[in-house]
Amino acid sequence: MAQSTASSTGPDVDRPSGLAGDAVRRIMHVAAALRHHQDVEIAALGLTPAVARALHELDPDHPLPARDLAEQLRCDRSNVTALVDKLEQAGLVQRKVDPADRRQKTLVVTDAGRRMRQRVHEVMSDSRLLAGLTTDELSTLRDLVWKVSDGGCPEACGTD
Amino acid sequence: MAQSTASSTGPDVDRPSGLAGDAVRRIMHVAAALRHHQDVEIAALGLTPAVARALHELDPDHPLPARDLAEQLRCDRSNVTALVDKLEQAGLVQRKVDPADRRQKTLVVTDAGRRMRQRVHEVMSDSRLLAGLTTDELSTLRDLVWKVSDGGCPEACGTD
DNA sequence: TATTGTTATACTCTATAACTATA
DNA sequence: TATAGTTATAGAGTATAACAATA
Repeated sequence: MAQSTASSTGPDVDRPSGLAGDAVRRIMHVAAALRHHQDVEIAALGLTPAVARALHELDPDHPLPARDLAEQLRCDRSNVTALVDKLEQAGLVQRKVDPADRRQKTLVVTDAGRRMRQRVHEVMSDSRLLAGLTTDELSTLRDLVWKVSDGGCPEACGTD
Repeated sequence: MAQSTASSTGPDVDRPSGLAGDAVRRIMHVAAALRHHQDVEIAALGLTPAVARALHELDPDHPLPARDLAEQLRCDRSNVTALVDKLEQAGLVQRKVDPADRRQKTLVVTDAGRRMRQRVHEVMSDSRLLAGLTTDELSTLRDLVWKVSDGGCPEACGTD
């Protein structure tokens, strides 16, 4: 499948055929396994994945308005309402009207929320699935994925 | 599991603190970006992500019963019904009763399905997001994620 | 008029349980 | 009785559109 058969999916640089595609599919495979593990552990904390990720995005030391949380989660404002409802019902977050702009509601993480958020962070960082790598390999892997996520997509990102 | 702090989340080998957790969170970040890209391109093909992934799992040269597809997708049999409904309506797959066991329905990929599956495969292998890596880096990355997914979790997998 | 948060609504994805037709 | 596929149903997640309060 040469360079650029049909759509815009073909490799635009000269590379051993299949290399990049293999890498992508393997990354997705590993990520799915990691995600599954995380979801199981999150359920054990009594949270749903979306609620846990919302809590994880909140910085206890720098309360945000709901609008900013939506932006960080890359989802619509309307979803945040339900997520924060659950966090508030669980006593992990409190809504406080911003006196400076009474339209905004600031999301304040409670003490219980702080503790839960720490546990969520540990789940999100759980690396048991990477136990087969040596420390050097792990370090290399971290640097490579970091490089990718840090701007590996110079011009193609305009696609979105 | 553990000689460490609280739950079962701590590292069970001696490692620079945060290394593995950083790697995990970065992998998830990259995977989310890849997934988003794929979902956009899949939508452009007129498919939903789940339907596209179902088609992708099917081997045109070796038709499967629906039960096996459910197993490959790691989801319940009941979901496969709706997915195959859509594939059949789109003319990409045909259900054929297995004469040897009339309970089973074999999923046969049509010619149109074959072509669509190829396009889905290209989307799933789209590596534009990895364009910032050199060929050597890409090769290293592929080998490392391969090693992880190939059994990087010897004893801990019993957890599931 | 524009923006924040909310509500109403709908669609996708996935799971469980009950049903049918085969075996 | 056990299994393959289906149906009914429910919940989670996310999106769009319309609304109230506020700016």
